[in-house]
Amino acid sequence: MPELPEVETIRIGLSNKILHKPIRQIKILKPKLVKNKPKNFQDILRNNQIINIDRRGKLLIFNLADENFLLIHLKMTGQLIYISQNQIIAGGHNFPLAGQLPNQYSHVIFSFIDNSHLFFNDLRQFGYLKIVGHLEKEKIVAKYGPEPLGKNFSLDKFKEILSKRKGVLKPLLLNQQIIAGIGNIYADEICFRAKIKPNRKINTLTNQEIINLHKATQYIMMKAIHKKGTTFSDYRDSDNQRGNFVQYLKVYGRENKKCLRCRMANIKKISLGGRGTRFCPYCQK
DNA sequence: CTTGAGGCCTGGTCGC
DNA sequence: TGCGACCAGGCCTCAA
Repeated sequence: MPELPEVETIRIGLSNKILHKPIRQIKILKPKLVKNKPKNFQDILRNNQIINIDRRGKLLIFNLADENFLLIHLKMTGQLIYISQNQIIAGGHNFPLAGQLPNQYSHVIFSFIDNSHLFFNDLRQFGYLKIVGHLEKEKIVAKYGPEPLGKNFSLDKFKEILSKRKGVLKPLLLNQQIIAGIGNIYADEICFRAKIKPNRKINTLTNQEIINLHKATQYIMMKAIHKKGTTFSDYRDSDNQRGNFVQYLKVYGRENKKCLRCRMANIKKISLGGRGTRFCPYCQK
């Protein structure tokens, strides 16, 4: 489930590899995932180059030399795997990478002029690729809320956001138009760190709790990026798995296990907004 | 305005 | 051994 830290890790990993490399060929094996006409998509990309990679929330934005933009969203199970000679840079869902590529989940394949390849894999086919012009890109980007690690996400800004909202806390954290990039795993981790129940009503949060929530959001995001995300693996070879936030998860996937902080209760799992939600019923208030 | 359900998908797990 | 039910959750759409 690539969230902001995973997508950022992919962005950095790919930026070191594929910039300014002419694209030789694009294979579209699952046209449904490409939101342009296949022929247009291929015509634009062929002989084009990626000159920069941006990110907004969980959306990857590849700036192309011809001033178009390739948007890639991995949704839940998308992967981007770059293979050049003996080097593999992979990111996204932690579905096994072992074995030959392309595999049955490789839906779009970019081949570069030096015979390296970028595979877009997606088990559940929720992800997409789309080429847009400058105006449409700006329109899409404008819909996102502030980046949690950007300077726009100040405590004052956060207080302002919260003051206008009622309802329950966690769905707000997941709302990309409010804050960009938080997904289900980190929303639970943020609430845990801030010692606030995910189903707290927003208008009952105290000033101190809002401060804690703001700090926890930045802390969790920063630490997860530093650890290269939760479901990301940076391979040198198929066995050498590096960079993993999994070991730092405090509530996600720990239902019915003792709370690691207070040790007074077991982590509880409920459904909130249709999503599995974990929290400690004792030390989260 | 908010909230909830359904849909898109496949694979893993669990109960029978 | 197999089969159906259910869950995983990003994000859009539609209904209430």
